[in-house]
Amino acid sequence: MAQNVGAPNKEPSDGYQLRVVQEVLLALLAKEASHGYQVRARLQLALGPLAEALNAGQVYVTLNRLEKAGLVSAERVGQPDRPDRKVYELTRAGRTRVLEWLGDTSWPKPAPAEFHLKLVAAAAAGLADPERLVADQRHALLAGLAAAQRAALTEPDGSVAGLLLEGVVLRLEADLRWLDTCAQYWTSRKAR
Amino acid sequence: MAQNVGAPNKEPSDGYQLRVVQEVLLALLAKEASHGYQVRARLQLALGPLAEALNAGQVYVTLNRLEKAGLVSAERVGQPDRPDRKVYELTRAGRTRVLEWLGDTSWPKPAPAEFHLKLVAAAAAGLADPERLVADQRHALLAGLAAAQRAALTEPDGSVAGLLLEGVVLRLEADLRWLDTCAQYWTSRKAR
DNA sequence: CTTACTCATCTAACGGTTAGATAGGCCGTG
DNA sequence: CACGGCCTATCTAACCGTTAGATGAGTAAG
Repeated sequence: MAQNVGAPNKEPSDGYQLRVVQEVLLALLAKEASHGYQVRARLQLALGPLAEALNAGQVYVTLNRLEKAGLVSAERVGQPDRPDRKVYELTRAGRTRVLEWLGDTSWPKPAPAEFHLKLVAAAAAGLADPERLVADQRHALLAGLAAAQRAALTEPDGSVAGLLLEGVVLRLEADLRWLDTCAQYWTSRKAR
Repeated sequence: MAQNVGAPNKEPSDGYQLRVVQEVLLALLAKEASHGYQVRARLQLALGPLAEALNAGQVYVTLNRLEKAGLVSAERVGQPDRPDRKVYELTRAGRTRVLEWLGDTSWPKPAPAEFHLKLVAAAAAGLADPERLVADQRHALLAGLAAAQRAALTEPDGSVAGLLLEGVVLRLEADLRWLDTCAQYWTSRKAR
């Protein structure tokens, strides 16, 4: 019956979504030529406990696509007693792209639009009580916030990963404040 | 020389990214069977000024994939003096999926990881001054915040779109606060 | 008559993301 | 010794999200 559109996505796990992986990999290669496994390790270092966001395969897929696009060049290097490596190096076009990226100040501007649409759709179809949905979401977010704060404490003081976690915490707090606004809105709307 | 990996992405414009479009469309169809154009209009209503995020084609692509997956069924309806419509209706599997979605409280947990990695990579490769990058980004974010606040004022009081814009504003404020933390971090790191 | 807009749908192609396959070497346990 | 489990290292198929742009027929304005 094949009703599994999002089946491969069965575990949303902790989508600390990344996007723009291409540019990130290019920038890492700008420091020094590396093979995929190494790049991946460097990325994990920078991401700290949020490294789960990065699927190993993604690094290789992206590197291949970059090679096809002529932004990097690859060379296979054999080693004794170890799997071969494929060492990637920036091309001139790649270097240009990195500099463009560094100068680009566009920002994702992500809104919690998904949840918002959930409320609107649920209310319109009478499928669920918006106030209940907000309350449930609030509960989940509080748990996430606590987890992030715990993780931040575990990080050594002044680590890069700690900085990133601070960003996660600030966002979650903002989202919680927004949920309060949502609650007010839908409560008053029910009253009408 | 085909260096255009991200060429189609030339204008990042205003990526108010959505994701989980599938579930949103399903939920809208839960209220009543509709054709693509109508669903799109309903979505734009709910998103207000953020509707630019939605490319028309995306609705049709998604509906087609949902049909292939057996979550909706389609029926072509001709009309005089107008293009045909394709009316979509939820299947039982589709209805199940919507209810699952409503009960799911997972949250994107998006961190501004992209910018963070930009700083890390730029500093490591000595390609740019992190403090400068932060300053530039701050400037861009302040402009975005002002635009969002302006848009919020334009919205009629108590509109759904205004609620969503409030979320955007809160997030941008949180991101700005995080940028301050970043500035401190990279300044103190330079001192060392 | 031309210009431009609304209705309505579709396509090709890209980038992000994932689960899982592959294949060798290392190490400790029973 | 054999076995399981971990590390190195890469790749694939298949999704989903997203975009620019094509198509084609009405309708309204100038």
